[in-house]
Amino acid sequence: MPIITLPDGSKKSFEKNVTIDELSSSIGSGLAKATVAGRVDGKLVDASELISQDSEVVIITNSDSEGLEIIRHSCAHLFGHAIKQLYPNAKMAIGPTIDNGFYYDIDLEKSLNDKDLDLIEKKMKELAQTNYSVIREVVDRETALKAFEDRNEEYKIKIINDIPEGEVIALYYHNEYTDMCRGPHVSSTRHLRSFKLMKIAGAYWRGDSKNKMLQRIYGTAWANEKDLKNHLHLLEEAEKRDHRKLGKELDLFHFQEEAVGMVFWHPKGWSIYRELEEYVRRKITKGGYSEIKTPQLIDKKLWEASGHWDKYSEHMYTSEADNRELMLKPMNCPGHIQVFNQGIKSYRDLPLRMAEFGSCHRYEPSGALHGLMRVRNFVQDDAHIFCTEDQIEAETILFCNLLKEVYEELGFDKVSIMFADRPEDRVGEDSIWDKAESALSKAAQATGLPFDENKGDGAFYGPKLDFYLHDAIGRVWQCGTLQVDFNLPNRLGASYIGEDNNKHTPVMLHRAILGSLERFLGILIENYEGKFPLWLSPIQVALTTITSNADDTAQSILEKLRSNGLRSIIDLRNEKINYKVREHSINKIPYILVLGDREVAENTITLRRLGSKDQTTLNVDECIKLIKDEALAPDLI
RNA sequence: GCCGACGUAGCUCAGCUGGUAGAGCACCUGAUUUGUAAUCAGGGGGUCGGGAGUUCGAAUCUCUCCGUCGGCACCA
Repeated sequence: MPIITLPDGSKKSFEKNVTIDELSSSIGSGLAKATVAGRVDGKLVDASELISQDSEVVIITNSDSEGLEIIRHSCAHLFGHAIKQLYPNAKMAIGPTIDNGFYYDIDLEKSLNDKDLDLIEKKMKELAQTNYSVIREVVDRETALKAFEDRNEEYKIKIINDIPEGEVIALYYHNEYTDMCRGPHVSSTRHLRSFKLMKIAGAYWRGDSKNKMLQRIYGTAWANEKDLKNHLHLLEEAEKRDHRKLGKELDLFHFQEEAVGMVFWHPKGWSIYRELEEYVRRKITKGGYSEIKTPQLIDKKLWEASGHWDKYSEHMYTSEADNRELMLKPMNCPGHIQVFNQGIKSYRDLPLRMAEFGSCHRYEPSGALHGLMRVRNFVQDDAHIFCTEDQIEAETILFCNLLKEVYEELGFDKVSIMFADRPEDRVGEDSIWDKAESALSKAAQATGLPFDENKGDGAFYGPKLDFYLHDAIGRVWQCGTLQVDFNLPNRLGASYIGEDNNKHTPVMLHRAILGSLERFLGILIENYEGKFPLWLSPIQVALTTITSNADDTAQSILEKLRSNGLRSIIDLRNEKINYKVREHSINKIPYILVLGDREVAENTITLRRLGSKDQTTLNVDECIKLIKDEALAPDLI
């Protein structure tokens, strides 16, 4: 006779043991329909679970995030049910939920294609429509092993063998199909309606490239059709922002076979790049950094000394001259230490902040390349801060503030920090680690930004902070980083004379705000959907005429615009104004200035801002001032 | 690197089971002098990603290499 306490504090008592489903039916039919699972005394359970004693129960419906997760997980089982009907030889590996859906890894001789996906999806829908009950059974290890041995499911057997002793093993029966899961799952396939199989891909068993490659089928699943449609719509929107597509449409850059993974920047793309670089240069100059430039090709000996050759040789481009083996630099730090090592440094020189827009080459695996986001030649807004252990905290605070400012000014106001501390294998005394970790952690938390820890994820040479920004459509990108390094300065013989007149090894902080300029440009393109703020826009103004009567005036206004530093083009073509406005709008030019007979007569100009249909007619000088003010970089306002 | 799909004019794409290429936009020429998202007419342009093979004949079939895309693995 359980007494059940609901989240609102109300109590219900029952004559007999009841299931979650029965409990919600007793409250209302709407709730009963929506019930996916339950939480009994804090523990997630199936809706078919019997409640046999007094407990606190939360009913989980399809509108809860947990309910949705369960729907997605059950969709993976439904996929298993369908694929085994169509391909009885398929061997099921794992089928977890992911953001927006689920996937299932299967081992199947035949390679599935898009048509097969449609058929599988159809079969899933068919099966779900029968509203069959999903039955859960807790079994012992032997029964589970037997069940999957009978079905020839070698991957499931491997998974069972990895389940620790004492853990509950549950089987879920979908009619003739059996899967294994800790659950919970929906009690009926009536909950599985709004899903779609998205794509097929290869994936290594257990994520290890030494293992067999399986076929992974991705699906998306939602509580209702509306949410599914909405998600598919968002995907379309994201596709429109794809920086590779926009890069072509807006004539920003291209790639070609003769230089795989390396960018050919076009004038417009390079204009954005330079504006961004100049902006960062101003910020770091104000921040007390000095800028240097180090060679692209450096003798292998230095990379052996730094330890990079040992670890990354297969990712480095090599060359040869003067009987020397030369390496294209994959990073800037060893070069910076060479600069630091020139002359004798005193503790009075520290902290020493050395920056470089360093062009690096890395031979990335071909499958990793992805537009501007992953390239083989990129420029880091890199810098190394040489300092004492005691200066780590103050330097970290300065850096965090600088980074926060830059992100905000570039239009990203949501930023978060991840802190990674000492791994098992590491160099350096624990006392130094203690100091550095506490410095980083304190400084990061002082920013007030969302902060999280990744235990044991630091590099062997020191702890680090990674900075994440959130873009306009909610995606998260790791860009900035700050890593403490106890190792490299020592390896490459960096030293300074301390107050005690003895030689000491400085600590080095590797840090970048944008990371790779190329990648950051890619993020900016997608974030702004190609509609850059005025200061970054490659062309800021398109000056157009209505008839050729205005050509001469237009020419003189163009000169004025350009002498005011505004990147402007003139359009005197013998075309209708509609045509010109359309074309410049498609090219996402922020300001279209129109000059017709009226404007010429009155010494005015009519302007139209991208994204608006409004027209404003202004005196020419006022107009230029207005645009000029808006065109200021955010740090110059 | 691995699995799969794809590669046709500057761009976006059509071209069924093999019969030596087509549209729209862009470009060029001409007409039109136009008031805020496509004026009309004409024209030029492709050894169909590279190479090899099958065939009387290959953009279409096979093999191979390169590249791109989606994932996986990798990312100092």
